[in-house]
Amino acid sequence: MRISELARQSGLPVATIKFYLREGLLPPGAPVSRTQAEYSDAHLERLRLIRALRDIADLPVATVGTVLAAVDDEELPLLDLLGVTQTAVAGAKTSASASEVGVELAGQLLADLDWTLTTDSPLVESLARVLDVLRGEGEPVDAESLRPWADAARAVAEVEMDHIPVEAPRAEAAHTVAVGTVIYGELLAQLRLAAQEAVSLARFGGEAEPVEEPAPKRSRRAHPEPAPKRSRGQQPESA
Amino acid sequence: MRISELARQSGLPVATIKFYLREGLLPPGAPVSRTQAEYSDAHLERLRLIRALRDIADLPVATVGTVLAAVDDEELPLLDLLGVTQTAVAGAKTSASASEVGVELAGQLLADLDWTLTTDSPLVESLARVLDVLRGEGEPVDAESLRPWADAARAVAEVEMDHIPVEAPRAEAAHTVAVGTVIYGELLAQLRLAAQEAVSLARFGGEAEPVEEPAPKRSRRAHPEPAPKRSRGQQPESA
DNA sequence: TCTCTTAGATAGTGCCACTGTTCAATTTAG
DNA sequence: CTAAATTGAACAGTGGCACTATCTAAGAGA
Repeated sequence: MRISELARQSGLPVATIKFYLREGLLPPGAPVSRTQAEYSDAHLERLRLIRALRDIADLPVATVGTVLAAVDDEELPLLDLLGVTQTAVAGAKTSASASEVGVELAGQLLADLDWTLTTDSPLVESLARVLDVLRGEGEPVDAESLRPWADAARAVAEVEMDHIPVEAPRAEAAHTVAVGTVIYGELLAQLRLAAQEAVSLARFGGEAEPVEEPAPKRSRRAHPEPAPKRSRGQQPESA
Repeated sequence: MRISELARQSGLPVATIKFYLREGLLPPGAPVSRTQAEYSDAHLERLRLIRALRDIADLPVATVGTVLAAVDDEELPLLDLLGVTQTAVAGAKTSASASEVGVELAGQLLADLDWTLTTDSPLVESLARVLDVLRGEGEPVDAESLRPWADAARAVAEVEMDHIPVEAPRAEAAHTVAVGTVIYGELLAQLRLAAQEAVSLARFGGEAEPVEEPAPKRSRRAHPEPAPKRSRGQQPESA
């Protein structure tokens, strides 16, 4: 197919596809003439992968390039690909850096959990940043307190690792690893929010105003606004 | 304290604090004279909250404003605050919208899980988007397949709901709800990545090259690069 | 032949979160 | 009392990023 067809099927503007080509995210099509190239279903696949990494994981275009390069590198063990992807995802919103104490605590936490990771893993830094914020809020950051989250994380991680088609052709397995790291993370995040709502509703809102109530005037629980674009001037005075 | 002191203690530039004041994220200080205002520790707290929402959840400034307004609204039940915060977090990277089939499947999933949420919850849409991507990848999206993630999500949600200091002054509880929704989500995400690494290492890398090996030439497992800023021109040729 | 599409190169746009600049009114150190 | 520094307010400017638009020459297709 030609580029316009590729654009149609992928739902992306031609200009955007050209942009990805320029940035090296999408391999060039097979040139048919000097002004024409043939694109395949593989390109369509690739575009879906790019959009997943951009839309869901919100990775910068440059970082998507890094992940894709790892996916394409036939030499690279899947384990390393996982590492690259994790690094990309974890460091996506890297701006501030973690404190030394935070790094210390992160190491301690991982040790207490008996989670061995490679010594230079950037994940420690990301985790440390989170612990820094938690400490700032006065929340405990020891293994015992955080056990529920650790257990949940571990449980899904086990399932996800089982889920990798290690016997399949590398290209397919690589695709799964890259997408899976991102998309199942988002799934977990969304399910967590949904569960919060379900739990809180069952616990606090369920008795007073169930769904079958006729007129629960005081709209207890009813997402006030879908986060409008601007809404200045509503602050209190504070002390 | 005056603004420069507030800047010093918070670690933020004065210009940024002024920006937040303008945007209504930070309440004005108590004016001492026409060119001077007094800021309190509450302002410091508020700045930390703002940074948590910006840095960790990556919420747009306008959305942070929405959440803060909800936090400050003494009338608003905590349950609604939770909803506002969830909406903000879930819809942060909203761009594409979910398919109808996706929404359908999301509803089915929640029903199968016995998770009752408010009918108009925007979470359904967010969840549907994730399911759309999963389906696009050929992954199953039924309750049975996704049970592990749902169980994990539910488990942490229960703990988190228990964690809200419902008896404490509303201001404090509100703060906890807003921050907690965001920060424990990030914690879970990071722990998941760490667990993935730990599991994969134990499973595939552990036997061959343990840490005590002297010279494991082929640097199996060693985060290739920390995602450099640019790296064009490494694509394959594909078909 | 005449019109349409394409590849490739370059420049421009729009959004967003700051950041810097200017000004007048103090405050403060000496 | 005076000079230097600080502040709040208004507003323009900046930088990063992901596209998006324009232009040109070269085929493709009817």
